[in-house]
Amino acid sequence: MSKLSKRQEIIQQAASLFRKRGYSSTSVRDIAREIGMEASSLYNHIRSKQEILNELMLNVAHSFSNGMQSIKEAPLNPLQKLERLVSLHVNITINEPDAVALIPNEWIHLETQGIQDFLSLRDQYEKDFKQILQDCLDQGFIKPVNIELASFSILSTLRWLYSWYSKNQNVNVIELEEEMKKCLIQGLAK
Amino acid sequence: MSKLSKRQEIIQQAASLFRKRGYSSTSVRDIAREIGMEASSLYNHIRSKQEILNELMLNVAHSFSNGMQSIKEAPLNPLQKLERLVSLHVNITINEPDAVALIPNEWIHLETQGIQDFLSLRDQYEKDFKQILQDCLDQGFIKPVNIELASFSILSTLRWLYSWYSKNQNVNVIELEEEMKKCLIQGLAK
DNA sequence: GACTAAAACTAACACTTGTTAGTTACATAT
DNA sequence: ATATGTAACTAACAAGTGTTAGTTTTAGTC
Repeated sequence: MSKLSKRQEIIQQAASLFRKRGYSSTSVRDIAREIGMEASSLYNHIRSKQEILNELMLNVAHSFSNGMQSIKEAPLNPLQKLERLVSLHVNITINEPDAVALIPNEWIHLETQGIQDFLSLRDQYEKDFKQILQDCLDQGFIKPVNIELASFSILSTLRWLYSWYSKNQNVNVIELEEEMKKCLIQGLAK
Repeated sequence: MSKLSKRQEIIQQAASLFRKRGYSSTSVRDIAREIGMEASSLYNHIRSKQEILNELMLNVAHSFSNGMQSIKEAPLNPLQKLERLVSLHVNITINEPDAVALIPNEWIHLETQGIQDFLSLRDQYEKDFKQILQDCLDQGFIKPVNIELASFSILSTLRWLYSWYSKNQNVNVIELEEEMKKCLIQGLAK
């Protein structure tokens, strides 16, 4: 029986509310009410509302970065790496759907340091992603295609996966991964 | 020299701010400052902040619905209709990028009537989209593929097109359309 | 120049926001 | 039982929110 620390409970509840209503429309009183305490009591566990968002966004961003790092270093051909990237997205999305749901938009509410770190991780991730796709092209694994647009397209789908998953939670994870790979990569493959 | 009505100027500026900071983090005073008047003066032109969001979101939603209606009725085969849908998204995105950028997330801030209308338009649109993809499959225009996932994937890319466009505004529209079609449809085509 | 309607202004409202200060309850170790 | 540190509480703050009322300015018509 895993007992979350109060801090973690707060952060998780906040994630759920941020997802539903957005960071800005969620007050610390909303978060406190959900947990069953007064707003001011939250401050025994967190430093600020902003800190919650920061922790959420940077944790999930690091999950993606670390996953990318592993995949880059793995002894696989680029097409296999691409498939691994799909798995990475599916897994992180299923494990922390609320935090993942914040990625596309809520980063705008991060403040100076946090926003810098987040965007720098995101940019590096996209760069790595494109490189792997480019390697696929160079080594003849996929048809000639505009790399910019293709990577944009695949990443768009993967980023929105959380919304699809929230409507189809019954789906088998392995199956989902396979279908995603078929859908996103097979169309490109030679 | 097209002179926008004050009301339209307000709504356009609001769209730009809503996009940058989100509906909730944009105050009516922010909007007023951008236009160069006092917050209270806005109310000579609009009924409420909510009305602005409502008009923005439902206008753009109707643009998509109307476009879909035309395409459905056009004397084309389903694959051609799919291509037309890509054009539709590219064109609306380029014409009103700010309003389009609000679609994925800001609808959560619509209120009772508006949110109902918006979601009903969106659901119908997705249903029509899937049907056209299904027709492609039934008539043998595309490879066998999970329709749910394929339409989700294509729509994800088209929904996020605005963010890609904001970074690549120099691109030729016709070229963009062609590349999108190649990227999204050609992978599926038999 | 006087009249009128539209659209700007100032001032204020009731309410919500994130956060802090100060205090009390509670659990654990001695 | 006593002491101690953690975590809850109440109360309040300064700032910001959308919106309204009432007034003045502006622009066009007779």
